[in-house]
Amino acid sequence: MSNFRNHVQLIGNVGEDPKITLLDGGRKVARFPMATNEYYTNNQGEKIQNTDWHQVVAWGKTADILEKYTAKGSEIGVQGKIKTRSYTTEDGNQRFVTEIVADEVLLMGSKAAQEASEPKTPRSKSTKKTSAKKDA
Amino acid sequence: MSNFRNHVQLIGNVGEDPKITLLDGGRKVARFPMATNEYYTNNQGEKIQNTDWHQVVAWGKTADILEKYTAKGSEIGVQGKIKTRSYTTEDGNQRFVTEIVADEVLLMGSKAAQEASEPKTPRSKSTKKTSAKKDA
Amino acid sequence: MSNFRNHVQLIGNVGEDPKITLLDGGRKVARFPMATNEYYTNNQGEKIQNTDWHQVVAWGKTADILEKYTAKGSEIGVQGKIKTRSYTTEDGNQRFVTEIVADEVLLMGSKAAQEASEPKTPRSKSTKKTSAKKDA
Amino acid sequence: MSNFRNHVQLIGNVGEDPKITLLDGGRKVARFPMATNEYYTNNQGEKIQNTDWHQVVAWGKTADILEKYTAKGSEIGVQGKIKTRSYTTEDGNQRFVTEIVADEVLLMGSKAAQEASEPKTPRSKSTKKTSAKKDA
DNA sequence: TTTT
DNA sequence: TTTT
Repeated sequence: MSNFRNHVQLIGNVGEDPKITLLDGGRKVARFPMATNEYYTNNQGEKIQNTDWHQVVAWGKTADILEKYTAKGSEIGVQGKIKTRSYTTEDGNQRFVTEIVADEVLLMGSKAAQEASEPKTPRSKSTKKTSAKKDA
Repeated sequence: MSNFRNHVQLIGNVGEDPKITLLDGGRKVARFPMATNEYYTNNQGEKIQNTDWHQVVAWGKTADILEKYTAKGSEIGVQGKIKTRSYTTEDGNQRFVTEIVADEVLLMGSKAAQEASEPKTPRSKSTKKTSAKKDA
Repeated sequence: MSNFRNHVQLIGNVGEDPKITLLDGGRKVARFPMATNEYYTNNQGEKIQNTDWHQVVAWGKTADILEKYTAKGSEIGVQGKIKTRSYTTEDGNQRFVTEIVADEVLLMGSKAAQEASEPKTPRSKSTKKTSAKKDA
Repeated sequence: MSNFRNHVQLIGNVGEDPKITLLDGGRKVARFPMATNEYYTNNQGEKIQNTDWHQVVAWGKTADILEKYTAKGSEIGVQGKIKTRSYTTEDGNQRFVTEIVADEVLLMGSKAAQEASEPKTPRSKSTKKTSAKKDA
């Protein structure tokens, strides 16, 4: 229900190898810059590339996937939400950082996607999976 | 990872009370028609409303929410994927039905949303929740 | 082609009346803060509301709609892209601002939507329009 | 304003060369089947690929891009809306077809995207264009 | 700070 | 078969 009201999707390239941090509770965090490119032809007929940079953060399983399957340059997709944090600088000023908190990662190319395929974690736990959804 | 490649979002009205079915394993299914409306002014300056109808299916927890909080006429949002099933008619012909398999429901209006708020089911199970994500 | 790689959707409330600016060329800009709310029940069973704030910018026709139909408190949806601008402070430091550049606005409630319905092909004015897209 | 309430995104492969039709008014239509794949590991630890098929239709400029840059097997993304049409068979029965009406196409790989980059404000031709949107 |  |  959360991601409906605050939903972001980016498709582009990992700008640096994801920086992995292990928190006290054993929870993993991945952080990296990501570039999205837009291509268009301007009024003078020149082909223009416009790049936007984003700070991406991911937790838990999503951080695992990023750690294992992505590196600087990887083409990926990311879904998540926008979050602006504030912090105080040493000299007492307030600053803001806007980050994309990713909860899904798409590895471009089906090979990578297949390798990274994880056991599903369905909403409700059924020991025996009915095939109702599958044969739909 | 699934919903990136096949992703649908509808905002509109429930056309009939969701029909709830309990499957053998205790799993719940909700089915209902949903209308999405588009408004525009045509070339003659007339205001036009164009309605599209969709067959929505939801499972488990999402079906619970639909059962409890929606009825004919409810304004909701739905996120999920498109799935076309085929079946064979009595006289041996193949037919297709396209359904929206919903995995998220948005109840319009914040009151409904608050009532329906469920315990989070985070990707990885931590007994003690760090507040790391909160203050991000 | 642009909004695929850098795509944001927010549903929430206008935090302040949109501030309208007219640029030299006659082009209009609207700026306003927007809140998105997330509702969930925490481990202690408490209902929590978590609010994120976003700076939204809109141009041209989208700014027109915002000016006419929204005010502080309005419930709206916004689609667009994320853009981080940098600027230099008076004392020579570089700062970053992340904004949501909106290209679509959704007025919640069908009444508002109908009132605001504009001739299609909205970005630029074309006198004559085929209805080919309608009969798809 | 339309695509907010009825919005689809597919990332996958073109199943057949797009079939191009020219309508009376000179307007172009492209039609093709598109596959989206989902990868996951089932309870038995087997890697499963699940494929969904979609009928995609595109008009005008979007059809142009599909005609020029895609063929059977191309990896593309598509954004648009869901539309269910009904028609009557020769023997007088009503049938339904659900199609994805695409208004954006994403060519995977930045090379293709750059080649296909078109002048902005694509829906209709405007001679003069301000660059106001760029400096947002 | 990415990619072609 | 919804909503205003």
